[in-house]
Amino acid sequence: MSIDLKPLPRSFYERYTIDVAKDLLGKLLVRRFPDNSFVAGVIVEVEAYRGEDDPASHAYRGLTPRNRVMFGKPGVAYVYFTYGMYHCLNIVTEPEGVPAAVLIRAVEPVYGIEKMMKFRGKKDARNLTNGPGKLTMAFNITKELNGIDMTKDDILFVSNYDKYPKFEIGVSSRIGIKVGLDKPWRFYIKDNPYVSKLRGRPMGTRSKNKSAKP
DNA sequence: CACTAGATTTTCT
DNA sequence: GAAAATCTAGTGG
Repeated sequence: MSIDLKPLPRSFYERYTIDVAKDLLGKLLVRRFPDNSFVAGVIVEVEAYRGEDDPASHAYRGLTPRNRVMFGKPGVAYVYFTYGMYHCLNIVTEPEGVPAAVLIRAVEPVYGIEKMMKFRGKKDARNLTNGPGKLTMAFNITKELNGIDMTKDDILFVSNYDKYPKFEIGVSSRIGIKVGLDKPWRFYIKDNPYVSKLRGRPMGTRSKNKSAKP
């Protein structure tokens, strides 16, 4: 199986972050390794983070050594380390100088599932890439990839993927933050089983009705 | 099924 | 020194 996939161009990322986030759903995230093998998955859940107007963003309080790539060129990977043991993958958006990025929260495994299982140390396909820390493990994405250019096809990139069926986009507030909860900037493919959590969903999705005793 | 606690270390105040 | 764009195992219903 050969890769005839082409990275999305920089112009795709050089736009309003919310639009980029939504447009990334249904695209294919591809990770290539030095031995020419690769893994890939369909992006099914993302979150948008911006700058001054977004208190939940790493860039809210200005430039620091950690967040500097958010201020740089669009289409570049922003990978950070958190909670003492996990990495998260973002793609920088908006023109250079404007801090913003899209967090990839979950993908649906498509190619190289065996390899993902190896990196994750788990066998359940459903539990391989359904979270930001999990998918970086499955794709072997670490801080070393921070700052790499995702408009090139050699290490990490996103391409169009026409095989995914038509879908509806779900919206909610973002997960795992304490401020900026007023912004509905989490987007996911509705009814896709690889979306990370069932918390942080739009209201009215309660499935249980406990206290129904007379 | 739902919820809680514990892990573990970088980063910025 | 505290918090962090998280995950897992464990408990209780």
